[in-house]
Amino acid sequence: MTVRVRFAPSPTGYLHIGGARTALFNWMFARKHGGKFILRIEDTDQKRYVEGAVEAIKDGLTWLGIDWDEGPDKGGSFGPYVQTMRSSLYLTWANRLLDMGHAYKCFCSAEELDEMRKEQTEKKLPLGYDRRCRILTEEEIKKRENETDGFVIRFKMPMDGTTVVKDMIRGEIPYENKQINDAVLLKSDGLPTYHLANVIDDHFMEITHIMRADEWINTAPLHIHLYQAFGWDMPDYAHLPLVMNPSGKGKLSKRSQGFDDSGTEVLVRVDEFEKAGMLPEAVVNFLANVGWNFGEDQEKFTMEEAIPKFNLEDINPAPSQLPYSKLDWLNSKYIQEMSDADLAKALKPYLDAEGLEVTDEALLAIVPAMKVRLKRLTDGEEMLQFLSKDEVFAPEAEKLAHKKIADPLNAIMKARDLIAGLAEFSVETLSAGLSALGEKVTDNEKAGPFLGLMRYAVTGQPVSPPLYESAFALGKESTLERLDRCIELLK
RNA sequence: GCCCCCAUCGUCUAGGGGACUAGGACGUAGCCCUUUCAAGGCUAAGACCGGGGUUCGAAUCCCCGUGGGGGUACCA
Repeated sequence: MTVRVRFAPSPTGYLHIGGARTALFNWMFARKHGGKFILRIEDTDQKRYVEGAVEAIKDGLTWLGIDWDEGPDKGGSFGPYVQTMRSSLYLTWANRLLDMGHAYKCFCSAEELDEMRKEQTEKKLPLGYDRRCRILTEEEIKKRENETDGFVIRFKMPMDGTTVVKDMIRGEIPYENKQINDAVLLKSDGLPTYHLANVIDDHFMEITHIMRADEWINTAPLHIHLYQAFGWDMPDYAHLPLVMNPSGKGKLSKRSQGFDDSGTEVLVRVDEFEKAGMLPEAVVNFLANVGWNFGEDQEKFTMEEAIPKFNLEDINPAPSQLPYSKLDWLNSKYIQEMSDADLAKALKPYLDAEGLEVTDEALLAIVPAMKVRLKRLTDGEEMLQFLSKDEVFAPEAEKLAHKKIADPLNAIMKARDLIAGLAEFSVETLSAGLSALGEKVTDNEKAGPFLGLMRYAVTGQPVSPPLYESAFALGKESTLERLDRCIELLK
């Protein structure tokens, strides 16, 4: 039997990072076992449907490098892969359940149900549908059908006995059947609820393993009874731990976006990670390390390395907060591994987004020097401002002074002459010439302070890449021009 | 309220009865290096939620608390 797993998000707007991890674990599992990873869109709630959400989900997965074998655009022999396109199937099987006596029509209105819940809360009774329509007689059903606008179909959950959920991560969990509600399977709009749709789809799509978030575990007994009522084989279950807010309070939601109380940036949607300058390799690596881990005390790894080691049984059942600071660290590691050309290319859109104009040549020239300084691709902009518009260049006289350099004006003038006289303008010649000069103009004959001063004189920034590379990236003319402006300033 | 899940440094985790003076990573602090800022190197502080059992022996097994999380929708 070949492994078939699915990721089944709702198109409510975007790909949530927690959903992305669920997708990742499913995908890793499929790849490890040479199985299929299926993307299915669960859009049975029209009220929450958001235009463009399916694209957003696909874009997010694609960006992360998670590819699917069957899905809405891709096709496959088990389609369609969008639930609203399968609605007649759910209707058929819901009616079959009705015929078999496993389900019943419920005519309760929303108001009636609200009333019931209110009463339950007041009397401190267990919350849930009291099955009042389950005991309707044939005549009453006929009568209601004529009187009422619509009805839903509910499942007849056994009222006694226990159901054991076998979970690959948590082991066996017994549930008392009477605790499980008679869930709605088919809504009055004719569309199925999650419970009906996922069971039918997973069966007909021949899903072998269901890996889904832990929030579903309490409905697993219902799903088990649904499979039994249909007479279908059960897939295996694995309920994945939830991803929580950085505060540890509640599951991570879009409301957590922005900065939390401690000032850490909270990224929730996958596209936010991209916007924040994260590399997909780093994000995927990061995600794989939450709830699961590579082992061997190794934090950084590729998916290629991780897939063979991936085991459902190794997943930590405890919910976890995302260690965002670790992502920054990982991201910087991945940036440092990139080739200069690749990094320059990756940086470009982020510089463009900030309106920073830098030539490709200058960018490529400075990339080696700044690479090690970048945590995120967005960090480049600030560091490279000196390369862009000259109007940004505004050094301050006080900062051009250094206590170990007796005569900064003279030092800069000498440096200017030296650079002007350079036959070849390169990192090497700048390095040789300026370090030698530095030793002469400094009190203690160490070039350090002078080079720091020069770096500021050339870039006008308190923080920038090192001097030689910065000057080289700037070009000879601009460098000289800027030194002239510093000289004027000091005179 | 009722049901379910979970519990190791601040965070992510290793650990599945003796190998634990509880390991790693991020973060934090200090030092070194240094051309600012980084990176790198070294060092430090830092955890088995509590109580009962079981056992010669429990971070590891069981029970009870406590804490956190989830569910209890014609949402998924």
